[in-house]
Amino acid sequence: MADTTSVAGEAGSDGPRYARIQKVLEERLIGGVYPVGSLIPTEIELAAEFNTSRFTIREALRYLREHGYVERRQGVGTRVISSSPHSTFFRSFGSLEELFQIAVETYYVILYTRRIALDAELAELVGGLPGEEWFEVAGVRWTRPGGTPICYIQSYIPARFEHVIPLLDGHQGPFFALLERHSDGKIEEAVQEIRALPMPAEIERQLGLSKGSWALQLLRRYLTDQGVLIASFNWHPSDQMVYMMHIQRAKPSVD
Amino acid sequence: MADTTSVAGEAGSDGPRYARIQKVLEERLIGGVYPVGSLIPTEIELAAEFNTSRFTIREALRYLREHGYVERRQGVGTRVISSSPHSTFFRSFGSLEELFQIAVETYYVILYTRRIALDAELAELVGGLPGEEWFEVAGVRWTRPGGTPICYIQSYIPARFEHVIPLLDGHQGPFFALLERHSDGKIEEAVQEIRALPMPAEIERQLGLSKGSWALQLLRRYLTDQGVLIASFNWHPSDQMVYMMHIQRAKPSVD
DNA sequence: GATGGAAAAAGGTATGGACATTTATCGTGC
DNA sequence: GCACGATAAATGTCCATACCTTTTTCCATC
Repeated sequence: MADTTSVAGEAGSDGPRYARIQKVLEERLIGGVYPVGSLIPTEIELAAEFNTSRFTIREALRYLREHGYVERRQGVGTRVISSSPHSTFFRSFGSLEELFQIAVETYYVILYTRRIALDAELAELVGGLPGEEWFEVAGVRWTRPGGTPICYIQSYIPARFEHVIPLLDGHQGPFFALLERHSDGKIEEAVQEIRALPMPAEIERQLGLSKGSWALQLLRRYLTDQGVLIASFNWHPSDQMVYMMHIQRAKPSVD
Repeated sequence: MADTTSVAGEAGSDGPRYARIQKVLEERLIGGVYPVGSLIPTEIELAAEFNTSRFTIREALRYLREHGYVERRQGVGTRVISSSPHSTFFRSFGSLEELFQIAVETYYVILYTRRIALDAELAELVGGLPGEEWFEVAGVRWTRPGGTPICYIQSYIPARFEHVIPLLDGHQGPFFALLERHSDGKIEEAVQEIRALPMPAEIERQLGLSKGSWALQLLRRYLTDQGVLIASFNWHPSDQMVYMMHIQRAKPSVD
Protein backbone atom coordinates (compact mmCIF):
# COMPACT_ATOMS: atom_id res chain seq x y z
CA MET A 1 0.00 0.00 0.00
CA ALA A 2 2.41 2.62 1.17
CA ASP A 3 4.76 2.27 -1.74
CA THR A 4 7.43 4.81 -1.13
CA THR A 5 7.74 5.57 -4.81
CA SER A 6 4.06 6.28 -5.29
CA VAL A 7 2.74 9.75 -5.61
CA ALA A 8 -0.19 11.10 -3.72
CA GLY A 9 -3.28 10.97 -5.84
CA GLU A 10 -1.59 9.11 -8.64
CA ALA A 11 -1.59 5.36 -8.53
CA GLY A 12 0.36 4.67 -11.70
CA SER A 13 4.04 3.99 -11.46
CA ASP A 14 4.92 4.40 -15.10
CA GLY A 15 7.34 6.99 -16.29
CA PRO A 16 9.56 9.32 -14.37
CA ARG A 17 8.44 10.72 -11.09
CA TYR A 18 8.35 14.32 -12.20
CA ALA A 19 5.91 13.38 -14.95
CA ARG A 20 3.50 11.90 -12.45
CA ILE A 21 3.77 14.88 -10.14
CA GLN A 22 3.23 17.05 -13.18
CA LYS A 23 -0.04 15.28 -13.89
CA VAL A 24 -1.23 15.56 -10.32
CA LEU A 25 -0.51 19.27 -10.23
CA GLU A 26 -2.11 19.72 -13.62
CA GLU A 27 -5.26 18.05 -12.36
CA ARG A 28 -5.32 20.37 -9.39
CA LEU A 29 -4.95 23.36 -11.65
CA ILE A 30 -7.68 22.22 -14.00
CA GLY A 31 -9.89 21.21 -11.09
CA GLY A 32 -9.50 24.50 -9.31
CA VAL A 33 -7.78 23.09 -6.26
CA TYR A 34 -5.23 25.77 -7.00
CA PRO A 35 -7.44 28.68 -8.10
CA VAL A 36 -6.38 31.10 -10.78
CA GLY A 37 -4.59 34.02 -9.22
CA SER A 38 -3.47 32.15 -6.16
CA LEU A 39 -0.02 31.01 -5.19
CA ILE A 40 0.53 27.29 -5.16
CA PRO A 41 2.63 25.71 -2.41
CA THR A 42 6.33 26.42 -2.52
CA GLU A 43 8.84 24.01 -3.97
CA ILE A 44 9.86 22.97 -0.49
CA GLU A 45 6.30 22.24 0.53
CA LEU A 46 5.57 20.31 -2.63
CA ALA A 47 8.76 18.35 -2.23
CA ALA A 48 7.65 17.42 1.26
CA GLU A 49 4.15 16.51 0.13
CA PHE A 50 5.32 14.28 -2.69
CA ASN A 51 8.19 12.98 -0.65
CA THR A 52 10.72 13.92 -3.26
CA SER A 53 13.42 16.46 -3.86
CA ARG A 54 13.21 20.03 -4.98
CA PHE A 55 14.83 19.04 -8.25
CA THR A 56 11.96 16.76 -9.16
CA ILE A 57 9.40 19.35 -8.21
CA ARG A 58 11.15 21.91 -10.34
CA GLU A 59 11.06 19.61 -13.33
CA ALA A 60 7.32 19.26 -12.89
CA LEU A 61 6.81 22.99 -12.44
CA ARG A 62 8.90 23.69 -15.51
CA TYR A 63 6.28 21.88 -17.55
CA LEU A 64 3.43 23.76 -15.93
CA ARG A 65 5.10 27.04 -16.69
CA GLU A 66 5.89 26.13 -20.27
CA HIS A 67 2.28 25.16 -20.79
CA GLY A 68 0.95 28.42 -19.55
CA TYR A 69 -0.50 27.26 -16.25
CA VAL A 70 1.68 29.21 -13.88
CA GLU A 71 4.18 31.98 -13.75
CA ARG A 72 7.03 31.93 -11.30
CA ARG A 73 8.80 34.83 -9.72
CA GLN A 74 11.85 34.75 -7.58
CA GLY A 75 11.12 36.05 -4.15
CA VAL A 76 7.39 35.69 -4.62
CA GLY A 77 6.30 32.23 -5.60
CA THR A 78 4.41 30.31 -8.22
CA ARG A 79 1.17 31.93 -9.27
CA VAL A 80 -1.64 30.28 -11.19
CA ILE A 81 -2.45 32.20 -14.34
CA SER A 82 -4.65 29.70 -16.12
CA SER A 83 -6.62 26.61 -15.30
CA SER A 84 -6.15 25.17 -18.74
CA PRO A 85 -3.11 24.53 -20.88
CA HIS A 86 -2.20 26.78 -23.71
CA SER A 87 -0.32 25.20 -26.50
CA THR A 88 2.67 27.25 -27.43
CA PHE A 89 1.13 27.72 -30.81
CA PHE A 90 -2.20 29.06 -29.81
CA ARG A 91 -1.09 30.84 -26.74
CA SER A 92 1.26 32.92 -28.74
CA PHE A 93 -0.73 33.10 -31.86
CA GLY A 94 -3.94 34.15 -30.25
CA SER A 95 -2.42 37.10 -28.56
CA LEU A 96 0.15 39.73 -29.07
CA GLU A 97 2.82 37.43 -27.82
CA GLU A 98 3.31 36.05 -31.26
CA LEU A 99 4.14 39.36 -32.75
CA PHE A 100 6.38 39.93 -29.80
CA GLN A 101 8.15 36.74 -30.70
CA ILE A 102 8.40 37.81 -34.26
CA ALA A 103 9.88 41.05 -33.14
CA VAL A 104 12.61 39.59 -31.02
CA GLU A 105 13.31 36.33 -32.74
CA THR A 106 13.46 37.45 -36.29
CA TYR A 107 15.78 39.38 -38.47
CA TYR A 108 15.25 42.76 -39.96
CA VAL A 109 16.94 44.09 -43.07
CA ILE A 110 16.50 47.68 -44.08
CA LEU A 111 16.10 48.23 -47.79
CA TYR A 112 16.08 51.99 -48.04
CA THR A 113 15.49 55.20 -46.16
CA ARG A 114 14.09 58.30 -47.73
CA ARG A 115 12.81 61.70 -46.83
CA ILE A 116 9.14 62.29 -47.44
CA ALA A 117 6.43 64.84 -46.85
CA LEU A 118 3.38 63.51 -45.06
CA ASP A 119 0.23 63.29 -47.07
CA ALA A 120 -3.10 63.48 -45.32
CA GLU A 121 -3.45 59.78 -44.73
CA LEU A 122 0.06 59.31 -43.43
CA ALA A 123 -0.25 62.34 -41.24
CA GLU A 124 -3.21 60.85 -39.47
CA LEU A 125 -1.50 57.52 -39.27
CA VAL A 126 1.66 58.71 -37.61
CA GLY A 127 0.17 61.60 -35.73
CA GLY A 128 1.89 64.36 -37.68
CA LEU A 129 0.80 67.28 -39.81
CA PRO A 130 0.18 67.07 -43.55
CA GLY A 131 3.19 68.37 -45.42
CA GLU A 132 5.48 67.79 -42.47
CA GLU A 133 8.84 66.27 -43.26
CA TRP A 134 9.42 62.72 -42.04
CA PHE A 135 11.56 59.77 -42.93
CA GLU A 136 10.27 56.58 -44.41
CA VAL A 137 12.24 53.43 -43.74
CA ALA A 138 11.43 50.26 -45.63
CA GLY A 139 12.61 46.82 -44.68
CA VAL A 140 11.84 43.15 -44.73
CA ARG A 141 11.55 40.96 -41.72
CA TRP A 142 12.97 37.45 -41.97
CA THR A 143 12.69 34.37 -39.87
CA ARG A 144 16.48 34.48 -39.74
CA PRO A 145 19.31 35.67 -41.94
CA GLY A 146 18.80 33.95 -45.25
CA GLY A 147 15.60 32.38 -44.00
CA THR A 148 12.01 32.98 -44.90
CA PRO A 149 10.77 36.52 -45.45
CA ILE A 150 7.82 37.33 -43.26
CA CYS A 151 6.62 40.71 -44.19
CA TYR A 152 7.48 44.01 -45.69
CA ILE A 153 7.47 46.91 -43.34
CA GLN A 154 7.46 50.66 -43.69
CA SER A 155 8.39 52.70 -40.68
CA TYR A 156 8.05 56.41 -40.12
CA ILE A 157 10.40 58.58 -38.17
CA PRO A 158 9.97 62.26 -37.34
CA ALA A 159 12.45 64.66 -38.87
CA ARG A 160 13.86 65.58 -35.47
CA PHE A 161 15.52 62.20 -35.43
CA GLU A 162 17.33 62.94 -38.66
CA HIS A 163 20.68 62.23 -37.07
CA VAL A 164 19.85 58.54 -36.70
CA ILE A 165 18.93 57.98 -40.33
CA PRO A 166 22.49 57.36 -41.51
CA LEU A 167 22.67 54.53 -39.01
CA LEU A 168 19.82 52.82 -40.73
CA ASP A 169 21.06 52.40 -44.26
CA GLY A 170 22.16 48.84 -44.62
CA HIS A 171 21.17 47.97 -41.09
CA GLN A 172 20.64 44.29 -40.49
CA GLY A 173 19.79 42.92 -37.13
CA PRO A 174 17.54 40.80 -35.03
CA PHE A 175 15.09 43.60 -34.58
CA PHE A 176 14.58 47.16 -35.36
CA ALA A 177 14.14 49.81 -32.76
CA LEU A 178 15.61 53.22 -32.49
CA LEU A 179 15.86 54.66 -29.07
CA GLU A 180 17.40 57.70 -27.58
CA ARG A 181 18.50 57.68 -24.02
CA HIS A 182 18.46 61.12 -22.53
CA SER A 183 20.72 62.33 -19.81
CA ASP A 184 17.98 61.90 -17.25
CA GLY A 185 17.75 58.24 -18.21
CA LYS A 186 14.47 58.62 -19.99
CA ILE A 187 14.19 56.70 -23.20
CA GLU A 188 12.57 58.13 -26.25
CA GLU A 189 11.58 56.10 -29.20
CA ALA A 190 12.50 57.35 -32.64
CA VAL A 191 10.35 55.09 -34.73
CA GLN A 192 6.84 56.34 -34.37
CA GLU A 193 4.92 53.92 -36.46
CA ILE A 194 5.61 50.73 -38.26
CA ARG A 195 3.30 49.60 -40.99
CA ALA A 196 3.30 46.04 -42.12
CA LEU A 197 2.29 46.07 -45.73
CA PRO A 198 1.94 43.59 -48.54
CA MET A 199 5.33 43.21 -50.07
CA PRO A 200 5.66 45.09 -53.33
CA ALA A 201 6.09 42.76 -56.25
CA GLU A 202 9.31 44.36 -57.40
CA ILE A 203 10.86 43.85 -54.00
CA GLU A 204 9.75 40.29 -54.04
CA ARG A 205 11.46 39.78 -57.36
CA GLN A 206 14.49 41.68 -56.24
CA LEU A 207 14.87 39.43 -53.23
CA GLY A 208 14.27 36.36 -55.32
CA LEU A 209 11.53 35.15 -53.04
CA SER A 210 10.25 31.69 -53.59
CA LYS A 211 6.56 31.32 -53.12
CA GLY A 212 6.70 31.47 -49.45
CA SER A 213 5.97 29.22 -46.58
CA TRP A 214 2.70 29.12 -44.80
CA ALA A 215 3.99 31.59 -42.34
CA LEU A 216 4.61 34.10 -45.04
CA GLN A 217 1.38 33.50 -46.83
CA LEU A 218 -0.75 33.54 -43.75
CA LEU A 219 0.86 36.46 -42.09
CA ARG A 220 0.99 38.53 -45.18
CA ARG A 221 -2.60 37.81 -46.04
CA TYR A 222 -3.72 38.65 -42.57
CA LEU A 223 -1.84 41.87 -42.44
CA THR A 224 -3.01 42.79 -45.89
CA ASP A 225 -6.62 42.08 -45.15
CA GLN A 226 -6.48 44.00 -41.95
CA GLY A 227 -5.51 47.00 -43.95
CA VAL A 228 -2.78 48.37 -41.81
CA LEU A 229 -1.28 47.09 -38.68
CA ILE A 230 0.56 49.55 -36.56
CA ALA A 231 3.12 48.41 -34.14
CA SER A 232 5.49 50.33 -32.00
CA PHE A 233 8.34 48.59 -30.31
CA ASN A 234 10.02 49.81 -27.24
CA TRP A 235 13.24 48.32 -26.19
CA HIS A 236 14.88 48.78 -22.85
CA PRO A 237 18.55 48.16 -23.44
CA SER A 238 19.17 48.40 -19.73
CA ASP A 239 17.27 45.18 -19.27
CA GLN A 240 18.40 42.05 -20.95
CA MET A 241 15.06 40.91 -22.22
CA VAL A 242 12.44 43.49 -21.45
CA TYR A 243 10.60 44.36 -24.57
CA MET A 244 7.33 46.13 -24.68
CA MET A 245 5.04 46.21 -27.59
CA HIS A 246 1.92 48.03 -28.36
CA ILE A 247 -0.21 47.14 -31.30
CA GLN A 248 -3.27 48.78 -32.61
CA ARG A 249 -5.15 48.79 -35.83
CA ALA A 250 -4.90 51.88 -37.95
CA LYS A 251 -8.51 51.64 -38.95
CA PRO A 252 -11.24 49.55 -37.38
CA SER A 253 -11.61 46.32 -39.27
CA VAL A 254 -14.95 45.26 -40.62
CA ASP A 255 -14.92 41.93 -38.83
CA MET B 1 43.73 36.38 -14.90
CA ALA B 2 42.74 32.80 -14.56
CA ASP B 3 39.45 33.60 -12.95
CA THR B 4 37.97 30.27 -12.04
CA THR B 5 34.49 31.47 -12.81
CA SER B 6 35.30 32.53 -16.34
CA VAL B 7 34.24 30.47 -19.28
CA ALA B 8 36.50 29.53 -22.15
CA GLY B 9 35.91 31.81 -25.07
CA GLU B 10 33.61 34.08 -23.16
CA ALA B 11 35.10 36.94 -21.27
CA GLY B 12 31.92 38.41 -19.84
CA SER B 13 30.90 37.49 -16.35
CA ASP B 14 27.34 38.70 -16.44
CA GLY B 15 24.43 36.41 -15.90
CA PRO B 16 24.35 32.78 -14.86
CA ARG B 17 27.05 30.45 -15.99
CA TYR B 18 24.83 28.27 -18.11
CA ALA B 19 23.79 31.30 -20.12
CA ARG B 20 27.37 32.07 -21.00
CA ILE B 21 28.12 28.48 -21.91
CA GLN B 22 24.95 28.54 -23.98
CA LYS B 23 26.29 31.48 -25.96
CA VAL B 24 29.64 29.87 -26.53
CA LEU B 25 28.06 26.67 -27.78
CA GLU B 26 25.66 28.64 -29.94
CA GLU B 27 28.56 30.46 -31.54
CA ARG B 28 30.23 27.17 -32.28
CA LEU B 29 27.09 25.84 -33.86
CA ILE B 30 26.58 28.92 -35.99
CA GLY B 31 30.26 29.05 -36.86
CA GLY B 32 30.39 25.45 -37.91
CA VAL B 33 32.81 24.36 -35.20
CA TYR B 34 30.23 21.70 -34.54
CA PRO B 35 29.08 20.80 -38.07
CA VAL B 36 25.52 19.89 -38.85
CA GLY B 37 25.06 16.17 -38.56
CA SER B 38 27.92 15.65 -36.15
CA LEU B 39 27.81 14.80 -32.49
CA ILE B 40 28.98 17.49 -30.14
CA PRO B 41 31.07 16.55 -27.09
CA THR B 42 29.28 14.69 -24.34
CA GLU B 43 27.98 16.35 -21.24
CA ILE B 44 30.91 15.02 -19.27
CA GLU B 45 33.41 16.37 -21.76
CA LEU B 46 31.73 19.77 -21.89
CA ALA B 47 31.56 19.89 -18.13
CA ALA B 48 35.28 19.26 -18.02
CA GLU B 49 36.01 21.83 -20.71
CA PHE B 50 34.00 24.56 -19.05
CA ASN B 51 35.09 23.48 -15.61
CA THR B 52 31.54 23.15 -14.38
CA SER B 53 29.04 20.49 -13.47
CA ARG B 54 26.83 18.35 -15.66
CA PHE B 55 23.81 20.23 -14.38
CA THR B 56 25.05 23.51 -15.77
CA ILE B 57 25.90 21.93 -19.11
CA ARG B 58 22.46 20.38 -19.30
CA GLU B 59 20.82 23.74 -18.71
CA ALA B 60 22.80 25.16 -21.61
CA LEU B 61 21.99 22.22 -23.86
CA ARG B 62 18.35 22.49 -22.97
CA TYR B 63 18.30 25.88 -24.60
CA LEU B 64 20.07 24.64 -27.69
CA ARG B 65 17.55 21.85 -28.06
CA GLU B 66 14.57 24.10 -27.54
CA HIS B 67 15.87 26.43 -30.21
CA GLY B 68 16.25 23.74 -32.77
CA TYR B 69 20.03 23.52 -32.85
CA VAL B 70 20.47 20.00 -31.61
CA GLU B 71 18.58 16.85 -30.87
CA ARG B 72 19.56 14.59 -28.02
CA ARG B 73 19.14 10.89 -27.74
CA GLN B 74 19.79 8.76 -24.79
CA GLY B 75 22.50 6.23 -25.49
CA VAL B 76 23.69 8.15 -28.50
CA GLY B 77 24.54 11.75 -27.83
CA THR B 78 23.77 15.27 -28.91
CA ARG B 79 23.56 15.72 -32.64
CA VAL B 80 23.64 19.00 -34.52
CA ILE B 81 20.57 19.40 -36.69
CA SER B 82 20.85 23.04 -37.59
CA SER B 83 23.44 25.75 -37.56
CA SER B 84 20.86 28.45 -37.02
CA PRO B 85 18.10 28.89 -34.51
CA HIS B 86 14.54 28.15 -35.40
CA SER B 87 11.90 29.96 -33.54
CA THR B 88 9.31 27.57 -32.31
CA PHE B 89 6.79 29.49 -34.28
CA PHE B 90 8.32 29.33 -37.68
CA ARG B 91 9.93 25.99 -37.34
CA SER B 92 6.59 24.43 -36.74
CA PHE B 93 4.51 26.70 -38.82
CA GLY B 94 6.61 26.53 -41.92
CA SER B 95 6.35 22.80 -42.12
CA LEU B 96 3.94 20.05 -41.40
CA GLU B 97 4.95 20.08 -37.79
CA GLU B 98 2.41 22.74 -37.09
CA LEU B 99 -0.48 20.70 -38.26
CA PHE B 100 0.99 17.84 -36.33
CA GLN B 101 0.85 20.02 -33.28
CA ILE B 102 -2.68 20.96 -34.04
CA ALA B 103 -3.53 17.33 -34.38
CA VAL B 104 -2.13 16.21 -31.09
CA GLU B 105 -2.56 19.28 -28.98
CA THR B 106 -6.09 20.18 -29.83
CA TYR B 107 -9.48 18.86 -29.13
CA TYR B 108 -11.88 17.30 -31.52
CA VAL B 109 -15.65 17.19 -31.08
CA ILE B 110 -17.75 15.18 -33.47
CA LEU B 111 -21.00 16.82 -34.44
CA TYR B 112 -22.67 14.12 -36.46
CA THR B 113 -22.12 11.00 -38.51
CA ARG B 114 -24.22 10.04 -41.49
CA ARG B 115 -24.34 7.56 -44.27
CA ILE B 116 -23.83 8.96 -47.73
CA ALA B 117 -23.40 7.86 -51.32
CA LEU B 118 -20.33 9.24 -53.01
CA ASP B 119 -20.91 11.74 -55.74
CA ALA B 120 -18.38 12.07 -58.51
CA GLU B 121 -16.32 14.72 -56.80
CA LEU B 122 -16.20 12.98 -53.46
CA ALA B 123 -15.38 9.68 -55.11
CA GLU B 124 -12.32 11.15 -56.67
CA LEU B 125 -11.41 12.87 -53.45
CA VAL B 126 -11.50 9.81 -51.26
CA GLY B 127 -10.53 7.27 -53.87
CA GLY B 128 -13.85 5.47 -54.05
CA LEU B 129 -16.43 4.81 -56.72
CA PRO B 130 -19.36 7.10 -57.48
CA GLY B 131 -22.47 5.81 -55.78
CA GLU B 132 -20.48 3.81 -53.27
CA GLU B 133 -21.68 3.97 -49.71
CA TRP B 134 -19.47 5.78 -47.23
CA PHE B 135 -19.81 7.57 -43.95
CA GLU B 136 -19.40 11.24 -43.47
CA VAL B 137 -18.26 12.48 -40.09
CA ALA B 138 -18.35 16.16 -39.25
CA GLY B 139 -16.57 17.75 -36.36
CA VAL B 140 -14.96 20.86 -35.04
CA ARG B 141 -11.42 21.10 -33.83
CA TRP B 142 -10.77 23.26 -30.81
CA THR B 143 -7.69 24.61 -29.18
CA ARG B 144 -8.89 22.88 -26.04
CA PRO B 145 -12.20 21.91 -24.50
CA GLY B 146 -14.21 25.08 -24.33
CA GLY B 147 -11.44 26.98 -26.04
CA THR B 148 -11.21 28.50 -29.46
CA PRO B 149 -12.63 26.65 -32.45
CA ILE B 150 -10.05 26.18 -35.14
CA CYS B 151 -11.76 24.62 -38.06
CA TYR B 152 -14.63 22.56 -39.24
CA ILE B 153 -13.75 19.16 -40.59
CA GLN B 154 -15.51 16.54 -42.63
CA SER B 155 -14.04 13.08 -42.65
CA TYR B 156 -14.91 10.15 -44.86
CA ILE B 157 -14.87 6.53 -43.85
CA PRO B 158 -15.45 3.50 -46.10
CA ALA B 159 -18.53 1.41 -45.43
CA ARG B 160 -16.46 -1.58 -44.38
CA PHE B 161 -15.65 0.30 -41.19
CA GLU B 162 -19.32 0.62 -40.36
CA HIS B 163 -18.79 -1.05 -37.00
CA VAL B 164 -16.77 1.89 -35.74
CA ILE B 165 -19.36 4.51 -36.57
CA PRO B 166 -21.34 4.09 -33.33
CA LEU B 167 -18.15 4.88 -31.45
CA LEU B 168 -17.99 8.22 -33.11
CA ASP B 169 -21.27 9.82 -32.18
CA GLY B 170 -20.57 12.21 -29.40
CA HIS B 171 -16.89 11.47 -29.42
CA GLN B 172 -14.74 14.16 -27.87
CA GLY B 173 -11.04 13.85 -27.50
CA PRO B 174 -7.67 15.32 -28.08
CA PHE B 175 -7.53 14.00 -31.60
CA PHE B 176 -9.42 11.95 -34.00
CA ALA B 177 -8.05 8.82 -35.54
CA LEU B 178 -9.68 5.51 -36.13
CA LEU B 179 -7.37 2.59 -36.36
CA GLU B 180 -7.78 -1.11 -36.53
CA ARG B 181 -5.04 -3.33 -35.30
CA HIS B 182 -5.08 -6.66 -37.03
CA SER B 183 -3.92 -9.90 -35.51
CA ASP B 184 -0.65 -9.64 -37.38
CA GLY B 185 -0.04 -6.34 -35.71
CA LYS B 186 -0.61 -4.34 -38.84
CA ILE B 187 -2.56 -1.18 -38.35
CA GLU B 188 -5.20 -0.03 -40.75
CA GLU B 189 -6.62 3.40 -40.77
CA ALA B 190 -10.36 3.80 -40.96
CA VAL B 191 -10.56 7.45 -41.76
CA GLN B 192 -9.53 7.79 -45.35
CA GLU B 193 -9.75 11.48 -45.89
CA ILE B 194 -10.25 14.52 -43.77
CA ARG B 195 -11.40 17.73 -45.34
CA ALA B 196 -10.96 20.96 -43.56
CA LEU B 197 -13.74 23.23 -44.75
CA PRO B 198 -15.01 26.67 -43.94
CA MET B 199 -17.29 26.32 -41.02
CA PRO B 200 -20.95 26.42 -41.99
CA ALA B 201 -22.67 29.48 -40.66
CA GLU B 202 -25.39 27.50 -38.89
CA ILE B 203 -22.79 25.49 -37.02
CA GLU B 204 -21.03 28.65 -36.06
CA ARG B 205 -24.27 30.00 -34.67
CA GLN B 206 -25.08 26.72 -33.01
CA LEU B 207 -21.76 26.72 -31.21
CA GLY B 208 -22.13 30.35 -30.29
CA LEU B 209 -18.78 31.26 -31.72
CA SER B 210 -17.45 34.62 -30.95
CA LYS B 211 -15.58 36.25 -33.73
CA GLY B 212 -12.51 34.22 -33.28
CA SER B 213 -8.92 34.77 -32.49
CA TRP B 214 -6.21 35.27 -34.99
CA ALA B 215 -5.57 31.59 -35.02
CA LEU B 216 -9.10 30.89 -36.09
CA GLN B 217 -9.25 33.63 -38.63
CA LEU B 218 -5.93 32.87 -40.18
CA LEU B 219 -6.24 29.16 -40.27
CA ARG B 220 -9.77 29.21 -41.52
CA ARG B 221 -9.00 31.69 -44.21
CA TYR B 222 -6.02 29.74 -45.32
CA LEU B 223 -7.89 26.51 -45.47
CA THR B 224 -10.78 28.15 -47.20
CA ASP B 225 -8.66 29.82 -49.80
CA GLN B 226 -6.78 26.66 -50.49
CA GLY B 227 -10.09 25.12 -51.44
CA VAL B 228 -9.66 21.78 -49.83
CA LEU B 229 -6.95 20.48 -47.66
CA ILE B 230 -6.70 16.77 -47.27
CA ALA B 231 -4.96 15.30 -44.35
CA SER B 232 -4.65 11.75 -43.25
CA PHE B 233 -3.48 10.91 -39.81
CA ASN B 234 -1.82 7.70 -38.87
CA TRP B 235 -1.42 6.91 -35.28
CA HIS B 236 0.77 4.20 -33.84
CA PRO B 237 -0.66 3.37 -30.46
CA SER B 238 2.23 1.03 -29.78
CA ASP B 239 4.48 4.01 -29.64
CA GLN B 240 3.82 6.74 -27.19
CA MET B 241 4.31 9.64 -29.51
CA VAL B 242 4.83 8.42 -33.02
CA TYR B 243 2.43 10.20 -35.26
CA MET B 244 2.73 10.39 -38.97
CA MET B 245 0.93 12.79 -41.11
CA HIS B 246 0.55 13.19 -44.79
CA ILE B 247 -0.95 16.25 -46.31
CA GLN B 248 -1.76 16.99 -49.88
CA ARG B 249 -3.93 19.40 -51.70
CA ALA B 250 -7.06 18.09 -53.23
CA LYS B 251 -6.66 20.31 -56.21
CA PRO B 252 -3.56 22.16 -57.29
CA SER B 253 -3.74 25.69 -56.04
CA VAL B 254 -3.22 28.62 -58.32
CA ASP B 255 -0.42 30.10 -56.27
C1' DG C 1 4.29 59.25 9.04
C1' DA C 2 8.23 58.43 6.13
C1' DT C 3 12.49 56.22 5.45
C1' DG C 4 15.81 52.84 5.53
C1' DG C 5 17.70 48.59 6.71
C1' DA C 6 17.41 43.88 8.47
C1' DA C 7 15.37 39.61 8.00
C1' DA C 8 12.60 36.16 5.99
C1' DA C 9 10.84 33.78 2.09
C1' DA C 10 10.84 32.12 -2.41
C1' DG C 11 12.67 30.76 -6.59
C1' DG C 12 17.37 30.61 -9.32
C1' DT C 13 21.86 28.65 -9.87
C1' DA C 14 25.24 25.29 -8.96
C1' DT C 15 27.92 21.17 -7.12
C1' DG C 16 28.77 16.23 -6.88
C1' DG C 17 27.21 12.10 -6.75
C1' DA C 18 24.35 7.98 -7.87
C1' DC C 19 21.69 4.99 -10.51
C1' DA C 20 18.39 4.04 -14.60
C1' DT C 21 17.51 3.56 -19.36
C1' DT C 22 18.52 3.56 -24.03
C1' DT C 23 21.50 2.61 -27.84
C1' DA C 24 25.41 1.00 -30.37
C1' DT C 25 29.04 -2.13 -30.63
C1' DC C 26 31.66 -6.04 -30.17
C1' DG C 27 32.53 -10.65 -29.48
C1' DT C 28 31.07 -15.27 -28.71
C1' DG C 29 28.79 -19.31 -29.88
C1' DC C 30 25.92 -21.58 -32.94
C1' DG D 1 26.97 -15.71 -41.51
C1' DC D 2 23.67 -14.91 -37.98
C1' DA D 3 21.68 -14.55 -33.43
C1' DC D 4 22.35 -13.27 -28.99
C1' DG D 5 24.35 -11.58 -24.88
C1' DA D 6 27.66 -8.73 -22.58
C1' DT D 7 29.45 -4.36 -22.36
C1' DA D 8 30.32 0.37 -22.83
C1' DA D 9 28.72 4.92 -23.59
C1' DA D 10 25.61 8.54 -23.48
C1' DT D 11 21.68 10.87 -21.88
C1' DG D 12 17.75 10.68 -18.42
C1' DT D 13 16.30 10.83 -13.71
C1' DC D 14 16.97 11.79 -8.93
C1' DC D 15 18.98 13.04 -4.50
C1' DA D 16 21.05 16.10 -0.73
C1' DT D 17 22.99 20.23 -0.18
C1' DA D 18 24.60 24.94 -0.56
C1' DC D 19 24.54 29.51 -1.73
C1' DC D 20 22.74 33.53 -4.66
C1' DT D 21 19.26 36.92 -6.01
C1' DT D 22 14.95 38.93 -5.84
C1' DT D 23 11.01 40.35 -3.41
C1' DT D 24 8.29 41.25 0.45
C1' DT D 25 7.60 42.24 5.19
C1' DC D 26 8.41 44.51 9.19
C1' DC D 27 10.62 46.98 12.64
C1' DA D 28 13.60 50.58 14.25
C1' DT D 29 14.81 55.09 13.45
C1' DC D 30 14.30 59.69 12.19
